[in-house]
Amino acid sequence: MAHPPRNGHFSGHGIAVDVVLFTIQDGTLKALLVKRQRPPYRGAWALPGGMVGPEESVDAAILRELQEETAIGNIYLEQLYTFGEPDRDPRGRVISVAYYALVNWQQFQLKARQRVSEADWFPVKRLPLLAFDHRRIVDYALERLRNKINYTTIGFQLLPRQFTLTELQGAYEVILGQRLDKRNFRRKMLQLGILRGTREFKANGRQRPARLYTFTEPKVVKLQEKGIIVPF
Amino acid sequence: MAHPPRNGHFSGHGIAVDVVLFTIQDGTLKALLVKRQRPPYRGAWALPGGMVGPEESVDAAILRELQEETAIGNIYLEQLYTFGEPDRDPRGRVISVAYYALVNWQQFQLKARQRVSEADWFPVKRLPLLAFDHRRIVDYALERLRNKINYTTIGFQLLPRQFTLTELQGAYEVILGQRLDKRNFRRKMLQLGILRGTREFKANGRQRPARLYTFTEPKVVKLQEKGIIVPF
DNA sequence: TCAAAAGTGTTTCCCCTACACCCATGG
DNA sequence: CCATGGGTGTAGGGGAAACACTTTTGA
Repeated sequence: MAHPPRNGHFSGHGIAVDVVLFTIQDGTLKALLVKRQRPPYRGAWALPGGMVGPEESVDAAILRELQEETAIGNIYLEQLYTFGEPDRDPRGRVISVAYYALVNWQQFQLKARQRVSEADWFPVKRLPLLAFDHRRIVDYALERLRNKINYTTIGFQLLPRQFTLTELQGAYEVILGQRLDKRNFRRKMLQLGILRGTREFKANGRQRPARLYTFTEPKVVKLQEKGIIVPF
Repeated sequence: MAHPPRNGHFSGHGIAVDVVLFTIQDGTLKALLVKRQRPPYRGAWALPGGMVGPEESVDAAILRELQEETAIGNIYLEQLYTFGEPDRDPRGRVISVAYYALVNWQQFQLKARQRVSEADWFPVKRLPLLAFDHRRIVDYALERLRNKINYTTIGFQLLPRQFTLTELQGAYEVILGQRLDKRNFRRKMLQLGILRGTREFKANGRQRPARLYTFTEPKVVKLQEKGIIVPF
């Protein structure tokens, strides 16, 4: 009911931010992990993240960490869930505000050279053992991603500015873990009115070149979905 | 990247939990507010909530607060979002993990007598000025509720164990802020296979009595929705 | 008998699904 | 010329939406 610390000196909690950073590489959905340099879980893989500073907003903290880690800005980033079990960190009370983010691999490659820390991408289907409760966070992020790709355009965040419809379909298939019908997929996507066909083509070896499209919306948009109860 | 406090003594943050408790009363969607007894915002209306104890999980804290406030257990409760602006509390750094919850008014009335603190229900359309960033929290909760009622059965949490189809439809209409077609609503609800008609009727004055139904599922379930991209 | 809410079916239309063949290119 | 992915259309079915009258009760 009341907000203030209940007594004069209140110990306080540590606040961590952690992020599940997804990308698609070689037709596989991957997440970025970093190797912990110090205890606890020294040497184990963990999600990128860090502590929130005393004067820093939680959102600012995750942006800062992401900046440090990836050197790319303008990433799609969304708060996921807050994990607040008292024993989730063996050192003491640390609450974690988890986020997830999506980057496209090409863009990442260009800028990420500078950083050589012990970090690597792992297929989400074959993750190593993770520190803390990070495995749970990844699972939750994956669930959210799979749901949200159905009624928003977050999927486009995994692709470069120009992409072919086959690449787009591939992104959806990788995330959803199932194959989609090519004709139906294309019709639906084009019907949404959020793609613009360019006059450029991508030659992929010795097949017919594929038309490149761009995403017309400035950011992630919510698609008109039919609810069970109410049509929107 | 690393979790621990960066230096030896780390001030730490206060963690608050706040809850938007919804109910339907007199055909109106209402939220519970409490009057603050001490500064800051003394005398202003605010969401029920409190600080998370040093050894307590965040979920446990909100359950405890809810218990103290309402004296009813077994409430539908869901984490909403974490608000982490450094200036959201004038006393210093307090991060709030917000939840929302749904109760049915009848059940609440029975048990809540005992508590006489300064608390009251307000129609969500006519809220007073709220302390902190609580208005934003309420708006966010409302948005989530409106979305989620479309593809889950949370709506049933606002009704007593037995209810008429008209009452159920009324709950949906109040939350969504629009009228629904009676025949289509009934057909859809019965088709879902989550309602059982009883042999009891509710006489509502001088009209034909309405059949009472019960919800057959033990808890809130996710309905089979059709995605834009993938049918489930 | 009348007011007021309960209860009930059908038609239309649109969207989703399933499905197979020709096209353009580089090797 | 051939292998490889790019690209295209349709028919059928199912679910959603729109829509109005009869039934039951108490006053």
